Amino acid sequence: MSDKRRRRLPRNVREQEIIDAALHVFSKRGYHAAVVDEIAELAGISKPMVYLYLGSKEGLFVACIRRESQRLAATFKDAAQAGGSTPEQRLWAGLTAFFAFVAEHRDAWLVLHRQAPDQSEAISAELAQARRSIMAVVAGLVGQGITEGGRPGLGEQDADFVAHALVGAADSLTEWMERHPGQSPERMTIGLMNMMWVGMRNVLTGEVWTPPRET
Amino acid sequence: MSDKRRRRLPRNVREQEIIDAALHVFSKRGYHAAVVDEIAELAGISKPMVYLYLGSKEGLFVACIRRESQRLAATFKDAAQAGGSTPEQRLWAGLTAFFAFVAEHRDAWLVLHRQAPDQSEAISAELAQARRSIMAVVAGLVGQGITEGGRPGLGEQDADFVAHALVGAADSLTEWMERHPGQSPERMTIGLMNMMWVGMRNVLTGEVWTPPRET
Amino acid sequence: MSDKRRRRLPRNVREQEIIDAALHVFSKRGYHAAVVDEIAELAGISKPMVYLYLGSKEGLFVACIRRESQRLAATFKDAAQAGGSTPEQRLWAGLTAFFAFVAEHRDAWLVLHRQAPDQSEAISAELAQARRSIMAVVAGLVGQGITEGGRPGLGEQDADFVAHALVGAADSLTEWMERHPGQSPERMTIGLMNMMWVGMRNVLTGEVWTPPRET
Amino acid sequence: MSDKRRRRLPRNVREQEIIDAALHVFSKRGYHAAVVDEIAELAGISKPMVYLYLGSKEGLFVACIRRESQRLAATFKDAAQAGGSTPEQRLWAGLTAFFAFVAEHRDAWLVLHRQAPDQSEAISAELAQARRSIMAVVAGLVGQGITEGGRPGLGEQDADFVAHALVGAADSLTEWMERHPGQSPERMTIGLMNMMWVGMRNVLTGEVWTPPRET
DNA sequence: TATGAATGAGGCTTCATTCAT
DNA sequence: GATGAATGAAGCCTCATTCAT
Repeated sequence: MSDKRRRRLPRNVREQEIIDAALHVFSKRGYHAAVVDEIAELAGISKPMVYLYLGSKEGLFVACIRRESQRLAATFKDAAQAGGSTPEQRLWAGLTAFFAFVAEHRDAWLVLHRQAPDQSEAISAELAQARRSIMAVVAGLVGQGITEGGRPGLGEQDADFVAHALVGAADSLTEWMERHPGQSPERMTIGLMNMMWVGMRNVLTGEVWTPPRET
Repeated sequence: MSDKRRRRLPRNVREQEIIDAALHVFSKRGYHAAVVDEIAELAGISKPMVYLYLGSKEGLFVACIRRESQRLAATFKDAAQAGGSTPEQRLWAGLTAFFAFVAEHRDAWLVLHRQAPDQSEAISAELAQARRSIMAVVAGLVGQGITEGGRPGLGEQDADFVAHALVGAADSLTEWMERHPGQSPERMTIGLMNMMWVGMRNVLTGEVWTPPRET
Repeated sequence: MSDKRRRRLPRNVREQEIIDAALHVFSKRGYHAAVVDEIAELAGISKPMVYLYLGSKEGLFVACIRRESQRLAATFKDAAQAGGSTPEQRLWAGLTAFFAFVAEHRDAWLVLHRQAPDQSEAISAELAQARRSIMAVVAGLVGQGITEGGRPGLGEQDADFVAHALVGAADSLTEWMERHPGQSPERMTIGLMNMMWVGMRNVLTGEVWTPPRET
Repeated sequence: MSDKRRRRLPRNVREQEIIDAALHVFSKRGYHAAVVDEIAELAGISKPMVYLYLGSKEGLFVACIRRESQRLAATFKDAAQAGGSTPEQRLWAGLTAFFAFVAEHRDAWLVLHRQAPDQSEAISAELAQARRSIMAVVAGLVGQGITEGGRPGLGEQDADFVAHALVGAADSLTEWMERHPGQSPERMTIGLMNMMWVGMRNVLTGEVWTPPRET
């Protein structure tokens, strides 16, 4: 319908276009409610082509997850590495990139993070893997900071705990961001860091919060 | 599960049982993948009863959301109120209750928080309403703390920001909790408070984090 | 819901009330689309009572047909008999009664005349019987007129032919009547008689119409 | 029925075949009692094709009505136009064609004329429209005759009245025809014209029938 | 390479009918 | 005499997937 005249595209390009379409539809409807017809139409080709290229609806979904989780992890990692030399700088840069990514690629984030748990075995596995890999990148960065801080007692488990809190907060804040347009990723990051970095730092120095006594 | 020869229950009771079953199935499969047959079977009755009492699959879902979101909000609120007189005590008690609830009623939490966005109009509306009401309860508590702290400049928007971060972190941490059994809600809360309360407090006193300069 | 306080009615009365309700619903929705629940509710009793009294949905329908077809035939017959001594007078009176009946008891007429043909064996039979009996009454009257007119050659077949034309025209005119309110049964009859009585009379006297030659 | 190994027909053809089948089943069972499975089977294809091409059961029915009402109106109109130059000739030709059509396409006639009134909004509208358009064609012809006859006082309303009577009589006579096989459309028309044309003519010349005085 | 035509399987919903009280 | 609770059976519709060209 659109003016996509059907040029003969090389397989690779065509495949990416299909995944683009699939990502859009999956994010809009969720895995089950998504309909392959719509994906094919959006990609500007016929359904059999979709099956020829990606094999099945499940295949489509897995391809989306795989591509986007890699993209997100890479974005985060690259930004962190380029961000500076101290853990603080790196975390700042990484989180900013994270917010920017989520804001810009809402589709990808929804597909990665808001799918009903069940679905097929293959999908569950792929999703778990994707989430784990993202969490690992974040936890890695956090871990550096903690370790470097000098409290070697803190281990992987703590880093993972912190990473979960960070990612969860960031995720939830994207919803807040949606209702407060005009917030830049930088400002979001500042807000988040305000809340969490200090806590993280204090954890390092042993300044630990304890439950208040009831009067 | 046990005495499946139940018969002729009064409408009210049956209805709650059906919602119990629906909650379980919806949380396990997600809205679309859930199948009404399974819900009926789990509730120990035939499908027509489900439709007689709840009207439709959508009606089932809405009933679940409504009941559980009220339950969660009430749990949080009650615990907070009974938790003490200072904001810190209340937040502590509320969050602990939150973790306990989510740990115990995994089903409810999944249904409230992990559904694909689209679905029907009615469902979207109900979900949005539910989430807003939970967030409001948390934000209310946070707001008290912040206001009381003396920086009256901080307004609703900040409280909402913090609430999002808190709830998001808590949500994400429940996943962590699942992979680290044996963690009590209290320990989870301590961990989370370690990370966030200090930050919140610092925010109050004006000790604001700023992005590090790149070297 | 209405203020029908559930007095204990004698079986007969109750039965008639149920048939009233059934007639209403069947005429509004047609046999298949009609729902027993609605009939029960309209009758102000519970569904099992309906089954106790009339046995089945089919039984309900048959009862309606039987009662109303007898009522219509009787109305027509009585009016004709009381209408005068000549066939013309009688036909006039009968048709007027017919139009009055159809106008007043739209429900009955729809149920008798506008049902899809198939349905169950019992219903088909009952409907056929009902229609035949009505047609017979009309044909009887017509036959008298014709016979009396002196052309003994005209037999049952012709009377039946005329009766069909009459009843069909009358039926169709009830639709016209609906779109032109304010028409009395008398005026309808005059209009119809204008068109058909003359023709009938001419038939008697042998003045027969023949197809025009194409020029 | 015969060569059931048909495959891969172009959409247009298949669509007509499906409508053929639908017409048959709808006429046999009525709208509600008709079952889409049966239609599909009769059309020699699977149910999804039916839905792909016609959209819904309602869509099927509407398609039937639309096609057949146009066909009937066209048949009548064409025959009338080709029938001669005088209104009488035209009416004769039109009615003969009408009887022939109804005799030959019993299905179509039943679907057009014998459906329970309620049904869905779309169906009611379509049916009303169809019936009105047929009646309009007949009324047009009748109107010509009347007007030409010289009594200009007779207007649309009278033509419509006459048209209703004519169509109703004709409809009813098709039932008679069914029970008296071997009657040609011409003979049916002669019989009907015998009864009604004279009346119509008399109406023109002002010879009006009046109710007999009761003695 | 590309697609119009086709379907098996399965899910939501409704209804006539019957128990058990 | 009366009814609230319950269900087997069936119908509409959709969708992932595959042929045949």
